[in-house]
Amino acid sequence: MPTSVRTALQLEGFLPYRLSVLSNTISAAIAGAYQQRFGLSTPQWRVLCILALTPELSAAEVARRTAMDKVAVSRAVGALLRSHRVQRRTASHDRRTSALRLSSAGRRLYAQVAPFALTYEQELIEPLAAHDRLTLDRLLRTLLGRAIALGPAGRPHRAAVAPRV
Amino acid sequence: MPTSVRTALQLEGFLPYRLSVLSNTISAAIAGAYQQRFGLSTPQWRVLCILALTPELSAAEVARRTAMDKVAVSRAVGALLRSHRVQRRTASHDRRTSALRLSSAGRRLYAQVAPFALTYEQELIEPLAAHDRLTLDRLLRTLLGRAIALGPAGRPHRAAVAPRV
DNA sequence: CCCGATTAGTTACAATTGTAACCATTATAC
DNA sequence: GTATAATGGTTACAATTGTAACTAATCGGG
Repeated sequence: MPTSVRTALQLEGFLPYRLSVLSNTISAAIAGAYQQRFGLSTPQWRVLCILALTPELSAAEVARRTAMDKVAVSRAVGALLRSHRVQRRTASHDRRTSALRLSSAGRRLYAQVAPFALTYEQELIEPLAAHDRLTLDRLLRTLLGRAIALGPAGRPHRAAVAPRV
Repeated sequence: MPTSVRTALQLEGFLPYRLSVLSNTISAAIAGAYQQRFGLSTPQWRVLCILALTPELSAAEVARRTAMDKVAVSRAVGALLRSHRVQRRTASHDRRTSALRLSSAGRRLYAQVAPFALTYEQELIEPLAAHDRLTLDRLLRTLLGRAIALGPAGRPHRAAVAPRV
């Protein structure tokens, strides 16, 4: 039964629930590609992705771009430093902040995992026709914009939990 | 840029990431409606929803229908029993299992929270045209089916984490 | 300048959650 | 029938995660 014509809260058809199940299923699948194999947690993987594309970011910048909170970023960066996948130096213009970049080991790791993630994404949307993919893109953008606009349903906004991929 | 034409893993456009952010944003909004106000955790809320629609389920049945694992269900049911929102009796035909049902307090609570959740869902999809809602429904079904079919990306399947709404 | 307010980042502690081991009961195989 | 496996459910322990408090550095207004 489509989302728009129900009147009772049937969990199976409830849009937030369906999104949650879908997202968790997909995230678990991708996480399988790096968790045990490379000992990489999801927050670490997300930091890696951001730094692969744009190096020299501060932790705060990483937090903003990944929608993770700063404590999660701090922990992930700490682990990545310990495993020598990320390098850090203090920024000259603001000694509170640091500039983060992948080490060569970090880049190698990213180069191993990223293709898998992209391939998975392609296989995931493989059954969708081209115009469906465009529609999906638009629907997700609309829904996210709407969810942000609606806000926390009448109470002070809470930082979003760290997404799993 | 649509999901289908990228070649590098740009987190902001990566479908699994976008689904995760969207799902977490929505879940956080709805959770705000019951967390502090009624001291209800998300697993508890989900058990409540299932039992409101179909009473006399066993915990294992609840687990199956909510896509939560049995430990999470056990804990949620335990809390709901302590707060007298759920009643439990041992099933006569199989003394391992129990039959769960909402107490009147549980039903009252559900009657308070459910309308909010449904209203939120309606407001969320309000900007979507009728045919977009149908398409969304279809796309989510297709993607979930595909994600399940693709499975855990080449390794033994792990129980999905408990969704947040 | 210089003092309060803000921001970057870390640490400590509490709460949640996952994993594994476990008991009781029922189904299955011989 | 009895041994063995499988299932429902709980508990204990470890690992993750959220929250709050904290230090250090910069910003802003007098």
